[in-house]
This record gives sequence, structure tokens and C-alpha cells, in this order.
Amino acid sequence: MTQQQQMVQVQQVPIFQRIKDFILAEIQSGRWKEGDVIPTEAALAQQFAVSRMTVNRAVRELSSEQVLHRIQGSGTYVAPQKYQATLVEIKSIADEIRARGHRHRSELHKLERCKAGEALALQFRLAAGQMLFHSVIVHFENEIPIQVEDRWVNPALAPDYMLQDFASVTPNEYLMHAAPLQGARYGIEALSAPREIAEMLAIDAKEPCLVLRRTTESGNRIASVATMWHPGARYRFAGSFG
Amino acid sequence: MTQQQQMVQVQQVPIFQRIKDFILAEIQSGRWKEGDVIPTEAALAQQFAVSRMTVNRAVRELSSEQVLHRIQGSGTYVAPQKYQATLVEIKSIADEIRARGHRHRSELHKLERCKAGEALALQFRLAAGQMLFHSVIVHFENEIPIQVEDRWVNPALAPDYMLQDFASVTPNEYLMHAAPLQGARYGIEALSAPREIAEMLAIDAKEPCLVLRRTTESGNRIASVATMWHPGARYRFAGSFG
DNA sequence: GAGTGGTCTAGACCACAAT
DNA sequence: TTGTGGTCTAGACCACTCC
Repeated sequence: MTQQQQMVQVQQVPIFQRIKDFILAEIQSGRWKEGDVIPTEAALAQQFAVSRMTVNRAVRELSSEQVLHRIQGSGTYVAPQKYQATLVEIKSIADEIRARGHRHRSELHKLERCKAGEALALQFRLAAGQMLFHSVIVHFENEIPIQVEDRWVNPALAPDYMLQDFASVTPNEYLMHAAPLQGARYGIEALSAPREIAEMLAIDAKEPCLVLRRTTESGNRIASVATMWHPGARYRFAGSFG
Repeated sequence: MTQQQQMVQVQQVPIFQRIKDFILAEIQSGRWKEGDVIPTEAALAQQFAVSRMTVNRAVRELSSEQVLHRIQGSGTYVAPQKYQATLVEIKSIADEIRARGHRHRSELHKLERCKAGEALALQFRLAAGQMLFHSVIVHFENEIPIQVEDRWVNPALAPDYMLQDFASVTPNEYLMHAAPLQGARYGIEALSAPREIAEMLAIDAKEPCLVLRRTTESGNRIASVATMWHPGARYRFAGSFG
């Protein structure tokens, strides 16, 4: 086993990683196809002359990466084709603007306490008539309006929301401290700008807007419901992978 | 150690998972803050009266989940605030429709070979004038048009593209077999529908559309450039996490 | 040099699946 | 019953950081 240690030292790449690479190569080459059983841990351990635990780590990690699928008592299989899914990552608007090296500024257009109507109460899973906080903020990138953030907040989870200085702290940043994010639901839509939104974004009414709606949860309660409007002509969600 | 095994049996939850839960609880409660050093593997092993390998697995998995950050020779730290990022997963349109229990049908509107113009050639990293395949397909959900898929394909990677029966196989499905996906770049925009698109989607021209542009790579070459148009009034990208 | 994480071993017992 | 994966141990040597 001291020999193994020396191999690691000389070869740099850990054994479990070399086993992962081997398995990936078999799959990439088509020798192991979708749904195929791959060799057992014991067989791979013998093949590579390593302990079963080392093989176990390689195979376990590939399972958690969705490359393999394991069934206790049965075997290890090549997982079905990777989902042809595109993951779009949407970051905090302020961070994103700063990451581009541009200047972020925000303008508070509205900050109020308000009774929840039926639709809102339903979204918050609260009784109608409950008090909610409501803010409307416009975010600027180099003085060009880029987002209208219309947000409703659950006072139970963020009691100091109305006291924040939203010129220096975005609602996102405050809420992350007040009510640690534990889950979210969201949707992206394309909608015509209503008049008030169009005015705040300095675009024509009816212009297409890219709209992100997001509901965030903290401790099984709804912390916040936000609708973010972006001018279609000036904004896109983008990213890459691979 | 037989005692440990019995504990596992009785308690159901593996020890490494209980250690993960413990660490997560310390962080969630605020007792361990962002940037703090957490106890060493040896200390946790003693605290839980388990072997270091078991602690190692717990901590290693939390590292790969971005909850902790490890520095060899230094220690294990609570990772910086989880990125306040929203991940939107965009699946294949046909799968998505079928997953909703609805009927998917597609109509081929165009299928041609075409010389690449300058802009397209640039996107494909090919010389202008190179031959490309071009298809325009409309996807229907329960007979309502839901997506116009305008796609350019690199013949070098998918030579049989023109021979496919796109009523039964979507371009996505074919391309996944012909040129295994290795990377992608994409963007989501909100645009007014041009006249041709509006006609295919059976909406008014200038109606807002949710547009996904995606470039896919396979083996360092560009396999395909697609633009997918969706009626803003009838379609959204949605998802959740947590 | 002392302490940390990174990796590996050669066993073990268990739950589960296939037979 | 046999074989598979799931978990765990009690050590070990190594690379790296920090003092």
C-alpha cells in the first residue's frame, strides 16, 4: 500500500479520479451505453488493484453527478442521457451590474404597508387583510433604468423592512440577512409594459418586457413575492455551461 | 464498531448524514458564521465518536455542495453567502409538453441547405460561404402553437440532419445522438414578434415573445445555433428550488 | 515542527435485489 | 442464497499551511 501512496505522489492524479476518468471515457466512447450495467465495485477494485472504498468513492461521486445510477442489491447503470436542459442563472441585479464594471444606483418609488388582497394573501398563504410591506424600486445601470422591482414582503419575517435605506442596501441583500433563503419558485415571462412600468423604465408603453417573478421561502413561510420588469430591448438573461 | 453498525440500523439515518445535518444546523442557527473555522475532522470524529473517514465524507460532501470551503493545511470554513442566484431549467419542449400530460405535435416549415452569411459563419466559427443546414419547426401543445424553433446546424457534426423525420424526432433529440452536447451558451430575451413568427404562432405582430437563443458545442465545434420563439401570453420558463 | 486536510487500505456488517 | 451496493472502522502516509 505504500506503493500506492507513491504512485499517487508520482502520478499526481488521485486514484479515485483516474477511475472516474476511466468510467467517463468508456461512456463517452460508446462502449458503455445508456442503461448498461457497469462492472461491480469488486470487479473495478480488482481491475485497478485498489480497495473497494476507493472504487466506491469514484462511483458514488459519478452517481451524485447523474452520470451513473445505482440500485442497491442490483447494480450500477449508465444514467439516461443527460437532460437536454439549459440552466439559466439569474444573479442579484446589483451584483450583476457591478460585475460588468458598471455603476449601480437605485431609486425608491414606493414604500408602504398595505393590506393583502385575496390574490396576494393566497400567494403568501396568509389570511386576506393581513398587513404586508410593499416596495417599488427602479435599478439603474450607468443611469439607464434596467429593472423595476415590485416587491411584497412578509412583515413576520422581515419586521425592519420599512426602515432600510434602499439606496445602499437592495431588498435582496436585506432579506438574505433577515430571512435566510431556503427555497424559491420563479417564472420568466415576456409581457407588454403597463403604463406605469413603461414610465419608470423610460420606454414606450406596450414595449416587450422580460419579467421575472420570484417567490422566496424561509422556514416554510413565504418571505417575499417579487416581480422584476426589464426592458426587452436592453436586457437579457444569459449564461453558459460546459 | 459493531455498536456503530447497530446504531445505524436502529436510527436509519447514516452517521455521515447526521454530521452533515449537525453542521448545517450550526450554520443555519448562526452559531457558525460565514468565514468561521469549523472544528477539525479529528475534533468532530471525537465529538461524534466515529472514525475520521466518516467525518471526512460529511465535510467533503458539504464542500462539494458549496456550504463549506476547505483549505488543505489550514482548516475548514463556512463558505460565503450562498449565491442569491435563481437557476432556471429549460427542458426540451417536447418532453415538457408530454410531462404536462399534453399532446406534442410539430410542423416542419422549412428544411434547407444554405450558405452561411457572415454573421452566422462567425457564430459557427466557420468561413463565410460554408454550407449549413437550416430548419424552421413549429411546436404545438394540444394543437396550440407554443414554439417556433429556428435552427442552424453544422453539417460536419450532423450529416444526416436533412434526412430526419422531424414529425417524430425533434432536432434536439437527433442532435443529442449525433453530436453529444458538451457545452452551450444561451440568452433569454423579450422581443416583439416579427410578422413571420407572429403568423406561425397565431398571434398579432408586435406581440411580446419570450425568446431563447442557444448555441451548442460538441467536441470544440459549434454544433447548432437555435432561436426559439414563444408567445409571451401563453408561455413561461418556470421552476423552483429548495 | 505541529496541525490540517487529502487520500487510501483491508477488512467488516448491513439492506436490498435477484434467483 | 448469492451478489450487489451502503456504510463504517482504525489505522496509514502524504501535501500543505502556519507558526
